[in-house]
Amino acid sequence: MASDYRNKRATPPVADVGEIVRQFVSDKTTDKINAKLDKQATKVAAKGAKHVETLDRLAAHLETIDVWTRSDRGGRKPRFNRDDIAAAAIRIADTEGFEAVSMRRLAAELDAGTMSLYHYVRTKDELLTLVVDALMGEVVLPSGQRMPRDWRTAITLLAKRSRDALRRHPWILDITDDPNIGPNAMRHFDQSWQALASLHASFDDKLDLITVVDEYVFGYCLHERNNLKDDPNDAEMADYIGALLVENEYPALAAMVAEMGIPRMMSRIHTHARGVGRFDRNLARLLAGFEASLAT
Amino acid sequence: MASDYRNKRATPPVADVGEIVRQFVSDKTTDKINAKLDKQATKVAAKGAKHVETLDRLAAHLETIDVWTRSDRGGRKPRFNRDDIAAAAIRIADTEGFEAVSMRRLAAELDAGTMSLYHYVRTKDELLTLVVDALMGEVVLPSGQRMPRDWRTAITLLAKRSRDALRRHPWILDITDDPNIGPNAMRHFDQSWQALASLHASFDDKLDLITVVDEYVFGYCLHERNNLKDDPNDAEMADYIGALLVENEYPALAAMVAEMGIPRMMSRIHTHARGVGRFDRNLARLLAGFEASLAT
DNA sequence: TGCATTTTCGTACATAGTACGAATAACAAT
DNA sequence: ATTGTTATTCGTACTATGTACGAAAATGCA
Repeated sequence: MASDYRNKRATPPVADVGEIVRQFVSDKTTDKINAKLDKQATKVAAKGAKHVETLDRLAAHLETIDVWTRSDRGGRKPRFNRDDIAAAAIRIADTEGFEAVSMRRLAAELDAGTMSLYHYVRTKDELLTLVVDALMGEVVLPSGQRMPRDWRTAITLLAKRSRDALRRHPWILDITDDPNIGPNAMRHFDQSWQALASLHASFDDKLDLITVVDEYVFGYCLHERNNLKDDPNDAEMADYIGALLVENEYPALAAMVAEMGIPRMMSRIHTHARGVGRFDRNLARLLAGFEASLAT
Repeated sequence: MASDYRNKRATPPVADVGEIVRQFVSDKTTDKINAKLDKQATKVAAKGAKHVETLDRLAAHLETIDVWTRSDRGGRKPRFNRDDIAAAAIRIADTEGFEAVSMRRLAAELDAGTMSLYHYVRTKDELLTLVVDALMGEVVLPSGQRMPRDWRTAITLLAKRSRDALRRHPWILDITDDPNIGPNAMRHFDQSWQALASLHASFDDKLDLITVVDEYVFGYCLHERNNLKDDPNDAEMADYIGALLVENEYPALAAMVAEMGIPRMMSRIHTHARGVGRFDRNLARLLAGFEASLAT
């Protein structure tokens, strides 16, 4: 029963997953799951293949489970949903910068009162959690696209998708208290795991690999973003470097400057930092090193 | 003359560095450098080996060169210096958290008026720049300690020092607009370069290596800090995962859960994320992969 | 038609960064 | 000493933020 799904990619029928899950969660949640499954069944039966409402919009810090019970009974019809709000926040951040995303500005964007937002989100942090998860949705491989069989190809693809999403929205790097546990983050984790299907390695080794790739991508993007500000022809910077060198505590730099001069040094470093192949090159090295370590 | 310093570790005499530097910077700066060198000479001659005032405290975003002219003429004696202020900020962040570091709180810590700080720092961002560079000082290998000859050993040592500094002050990861150009950051760069002295590789390859290691360290620390919050026995989280699985879009996760159950899965992931060897293990893999790529 | 409940949002408050400019202190030249 | 110059201190006040509170409005069910 349960073990039937091991190593299967095809999605099992809903009821069976419920079966599996029920063994491991508390009674309170079991009830909720039952309710959810019932609702799913009803909806699917009633409206045909109409897409069942996903949980995407429902991620929150700790009381994540609240969302199951939250708001279904009679009352006023809400003007928005959490997706709308997150999308609006993303729109603002993309066009006006992250610091422009204030509750007031966001409310204005939605033509609503500021405090109306607090019906959908408990705090601004919760909003940001939603935003982060929405962006994780851009990382996830669309359901139409098949995961490449070769694990190196697959994990590289996912890494590139992550990098691209981070490039499109570099301001996410300003959100630092990332709780990293929304449905899309989970999907990303799931897909990373799928990507390694063809790799023969232990549970812990696979975790190592998934983790280190994510860490690399993040570190890379952070670095890239910070370097984006640097101006390669910055005379002030050149002067500054020169000034520092006088302090006589930078032997390696002094040697470099002696060899090629400050402007050329700056230019080479700048060019390197922006080199288009750098991401792939170093990722490939990382993966190669990883593979080699598994062989031993 | 200039090329004498190539591949030399020993620090050349001050005047010669000035000589080198002067070729590459503007006249305005050359004057300042001359003045600085004169002052150095005077001080060294007068007070013996009394440590020459470093520039550490003088990092700033762009107008970094200001500092050369800034404040030396007659006037009132300042109560603080930028180091004092940065140190106080670090003290507060370490003990009360980063969000406690406000200009008011910082001023109170120093027994000063809030606005007094603005004599030393143009904005709060500039203060944070100072703070970041101060922490970079903890990364740098102390002058007493020799750099290991083997490049792998050396670069690993530097990476570990970076990681340790980030662990001691995890809140630096909240400072996102890192301009990364203070004297200590420069020293770190210099030392990274020194670390690779025994590696036969091109300029760009060495840059690749230095960069990717820094990126890895940063990504690792960010991830580690975020995971620190997770509670391995979090029943809510288990319920949440269970709830998500019902959505039936997580085939790999469902297989894992079928195999080992949610609590065990969470526990294994949690244990892995905190495993003490993970940092070194993956760094070693990265370095190995890098070395292998150079061979071809 | 009324009741219960959800949804909206105006007002108000605490706290943040910092602009402005007056008060103060120290050195240099007289 | 005295005075002038300039660096330094810091009180006051302004704007912007997140959000607590509670009243008003809208909806579905009895």
